[in-house]
Amino acid sequence: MTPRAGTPPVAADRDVAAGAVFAALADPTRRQVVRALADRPTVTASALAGELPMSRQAVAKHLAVLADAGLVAAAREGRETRFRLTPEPLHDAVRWIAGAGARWDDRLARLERELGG
Amino acid sequence: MTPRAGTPPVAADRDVAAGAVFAALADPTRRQVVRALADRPTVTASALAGELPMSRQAVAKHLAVLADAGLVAAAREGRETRFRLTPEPLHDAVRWIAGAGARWDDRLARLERELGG
DNA sequence: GAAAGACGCAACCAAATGGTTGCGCTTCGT
DNA sequence: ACGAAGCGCAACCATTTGGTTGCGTCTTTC
Repeated sequence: MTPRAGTPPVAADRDVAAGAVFAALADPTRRQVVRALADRPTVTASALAGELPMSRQAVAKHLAVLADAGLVAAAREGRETRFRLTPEPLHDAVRWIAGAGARWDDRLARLERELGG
Repeated sequence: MTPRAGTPPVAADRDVAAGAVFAALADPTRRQVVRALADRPTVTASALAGELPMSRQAVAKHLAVLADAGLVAAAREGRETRFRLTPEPLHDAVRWIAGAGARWDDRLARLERELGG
């Protein structure tokens, strides 16, 4: 997947990770997908396309973007691939936000302290 | 600025607010601008353009996007306009993230509890 | 009062983005 | 064995986006 596997994460890494998360969540459809994925444990592209006003391929593209951001993992099962939420990268995003606003907002500063550097 | 001023914020409102924040922070240059703005109290577009490898107008566009997301406020002072960070919308973004990942991640669930619905 | 500094607006351009359709391959059910 | 379900890949299209340049306006300064 992503290069530099196993290498300790430095500031720049977390910025790009957070950036990928922000970019992934910038699209309303993608947020809807994440929301849908927050209810059921897994979902297929076709099932989602049934609920959303767009084609299966469009949904698949969105899921690919989410997967690239590390927010979603795909697992092939027979003839269908089930996607599940993998929310770890969300921490990078929250960290970034807390770090950015810490000097300007008490609550974010507290959040940053709790999350650690 | 944004319509519906004074009306109590509902779920959809916070989603669009969070969406604007995500979109604003999706661009690396914009994150750099926010970072720069996290150090000094205020900054001008020209000053930022001096440090970044791009024109003043490009920086001005980025600042406009950040302002639309409510992350930055502009104040004209004489012949220059100073921009300052207004981090309130960051809370909407954190809230959204916490709400999305709460069922999947204990730390995010705790965060959601602390932030309140 | 005129030059210089900082800004805003508009036009323009290349690349990325969100969507479509069409097609071919694997897998399941009968 | 064969049709249908489900998926992936690729081509294509319109719109958005991140950047540029050029120009006009308003302040400040000399």
